[in-house]
Amino acid sequence: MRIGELAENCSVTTDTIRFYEKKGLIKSLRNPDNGYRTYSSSDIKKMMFIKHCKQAGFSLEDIRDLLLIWENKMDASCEDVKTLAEERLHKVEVMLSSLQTVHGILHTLVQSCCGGKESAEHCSILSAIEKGE
Amino acid sequence: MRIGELAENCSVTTDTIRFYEKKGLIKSLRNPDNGYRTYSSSDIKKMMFIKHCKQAGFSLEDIRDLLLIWENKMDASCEDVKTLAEERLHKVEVMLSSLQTVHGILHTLVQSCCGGKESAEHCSILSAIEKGE
DNA sequence: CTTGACCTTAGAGTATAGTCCAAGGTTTAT
DNA sequence: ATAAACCTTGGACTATACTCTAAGGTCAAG
Ligand SMILES: [Zn+2]
Ligand SMILES: [Zn+2]
Ligand SMILES: [Zn+2]
Ligand SMILES: [Zn+2]
Repeated sequence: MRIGELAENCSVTTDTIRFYEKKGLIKSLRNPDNGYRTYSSSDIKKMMFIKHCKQAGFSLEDIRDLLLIWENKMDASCEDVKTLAEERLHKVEVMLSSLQTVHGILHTLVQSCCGGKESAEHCSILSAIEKGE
Repeated sequence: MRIGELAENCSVTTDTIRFYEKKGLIKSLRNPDNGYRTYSSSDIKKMMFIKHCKQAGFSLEDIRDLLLIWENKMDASCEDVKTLAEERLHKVEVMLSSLQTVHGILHTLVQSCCGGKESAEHCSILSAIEKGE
């Protein structure tokens, strides 16, 4: 399989596959005649694993580590995997928390404003921002 | 006031002030003798306005527009302000939603794994990812 | 009169995850 | 034989909000 066919099979672009290779997520054999990258069906499985990891919110760096474990399950422990997942979960929770704070502020601001067509001189959003909420 | 003093007064770096100037958020007068940026106390108010906007989750581009309105309140309407805030609120809600999805997936994954020190061959996180949740 | 603290500029680097381009070589189909 | 479709590389560009560097000019104190 050449890169275009792998890309087709996995619904990604060839650019993405080359990018993942550069980042150390996938390797490729080369056709010695023309230098073309060559893949097997196990690379489809690998690309699908990567896509599932992304759906779960893992970064490419996380995924590189998860792939190493996945391809060498006997040399890794559940602890290794769980630690990785917990660290990502924690980062997501931190982001979620600050996003929720921001959401609350914006929601309050939006609700306070009449949204009318008259001058913004009396706008409660502007005065709330001015005062720092 | 020179840039260092404004930075000090607002707890930002001089780099940040120059960056905001480049992005069109603040302007500065120049001392004709030496080319140094010169600021007045209204620039402190402006910087504080910017900081409050950031706390509310607005982007620098949003803030540039908000500042234009704030400095010309009579030429703008509540509608203008509210529309800006609603658009940002919507973007935050979209981000929040995808982050919550990811949080749910990660939380389930973490809970499913024993986290033990034995081989990862039976790891439920890996098999869940493999299957695509 | 020199040292240190301040100011100037343009430009590069940080992080993330790609995406696009140019300039060239290869393969496939007509 | 030639055009379309594919492949190669390195490097630039996207978005966001800074942060840092280099190389130089200015200013106040001792
Ligand atoms: Zn109003
Ligand atoms: Zn209003
Ligand atoms: Zn286990
Ligand atoms: Zn496990």
